[in-house]
Amino acid sequence: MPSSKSTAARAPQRKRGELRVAALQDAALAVFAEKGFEAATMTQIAARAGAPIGSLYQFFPNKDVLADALIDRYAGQLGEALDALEAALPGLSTAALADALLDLFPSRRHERDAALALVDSRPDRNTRSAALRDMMRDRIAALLARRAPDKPAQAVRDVAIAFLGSMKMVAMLEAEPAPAQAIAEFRSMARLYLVDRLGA
Amino acid sequence: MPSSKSTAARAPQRKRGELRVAALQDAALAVFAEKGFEAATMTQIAARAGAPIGSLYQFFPNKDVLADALIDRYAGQLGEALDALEAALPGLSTAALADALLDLFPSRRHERDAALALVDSRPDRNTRSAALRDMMRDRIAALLARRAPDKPAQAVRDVAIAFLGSMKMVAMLEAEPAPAQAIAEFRSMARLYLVDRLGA
DNA sequence: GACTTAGATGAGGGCATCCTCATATATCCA
DNA sequence: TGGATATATGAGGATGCCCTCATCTAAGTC
Repeated sequence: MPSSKSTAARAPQRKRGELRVAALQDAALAVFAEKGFEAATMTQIAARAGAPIGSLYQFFPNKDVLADALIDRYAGQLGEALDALEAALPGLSTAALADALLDLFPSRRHERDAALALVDSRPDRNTRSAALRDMMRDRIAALLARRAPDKPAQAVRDVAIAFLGSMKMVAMLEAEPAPAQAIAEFRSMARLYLVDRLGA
Repeated sequence: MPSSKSTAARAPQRKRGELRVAALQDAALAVFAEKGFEAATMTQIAARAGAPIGSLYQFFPNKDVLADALIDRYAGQLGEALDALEAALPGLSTAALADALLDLFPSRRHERDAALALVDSRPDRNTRSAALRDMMRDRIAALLARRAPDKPAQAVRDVAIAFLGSMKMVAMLEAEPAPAQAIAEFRSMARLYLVDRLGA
């Protein structure tokens, strides 16, 4: 049975509907990024999209579903980026792999900011966030495993979690924003670590 | 002139008042940590402290002031811990210094959880958070500078920011909570980095 | 061109939240 | 002890938010 009372997002059926949901999602992305999940209001989001509230509720029956839809969209984009990385993996040095991973979040600024606002700071209703995190963890572990075939799977997973943490920290520092040199230092730290664990 | 309309927390004048604010702050700490800033309600906090709402507002004229008071209290505790570290510094190896810093947030679990909930995810009203972060950055930079007297101040500051980021990440991983081995990996990463930058 | 369905629209119901305030009680000091 | 002030107390005002719904318009389909 589906979770509690959330129902799902209604998919648009006509071209006008597709434009609407795109505008609504973009607006939601911006407002969530600026104000955070709780402080963002449905009225603000609709206004930002130039749509009446009723239209917002036509496609997203409540605020949680709207947030979930954004996280899902972001997860899809990250998945595609990881596909590309996986294809390019054989030609990459460990340091280059580290850099590519560290660029994953910053490369999509608006989605990243909204994700930072949505993924944490949502009591209970964070199933989607957990799923996103686990997906990232598993896929990164898979990448790393191919570069360290002799390392136990458990150990690879722990390295993946640690590195994922550093990826998230880079995203947070960039969103803050911190001085470019300081961010470079942090990236260097993550790179140093990955080379230490996997070899060059 | 003081910021906008916030006024300040009223200091208790009698012994009973001191007990009240202590109870109220402890309750606020717990509720903020559990629910986050926005979702936590003044009614919940008062109830948790066994106090009527009126008493809560007697000492904290609004929710923001209450949050600020908690951040200030936490900043004070961290300052004292840094005093102790500063005194012990001459006898510490770089790795030991790194470990001590990485323990700074986790050593006070409840305050840490509330700080994580309050420091981010508060649009606009985050002056206190910024002050806390800057204080930490400057004090860590001061510690590091004493171990690397020849390094330019600017470079030391960037290392401090990067290391502070890793300290925060450790706190987040512990609050999540992540597997102990993964946290150990992350700590090892930060240690590795600091030794690389400052020497043993 | 008529019919069916997707989408548009926005006033307002219901509700939870922050905070006020008038009154009552406890605490301390001279 | 008596007076002054700090603290206690909780009903309810004001506000803003999420979401509904009844009605209307546009878009496809035969």
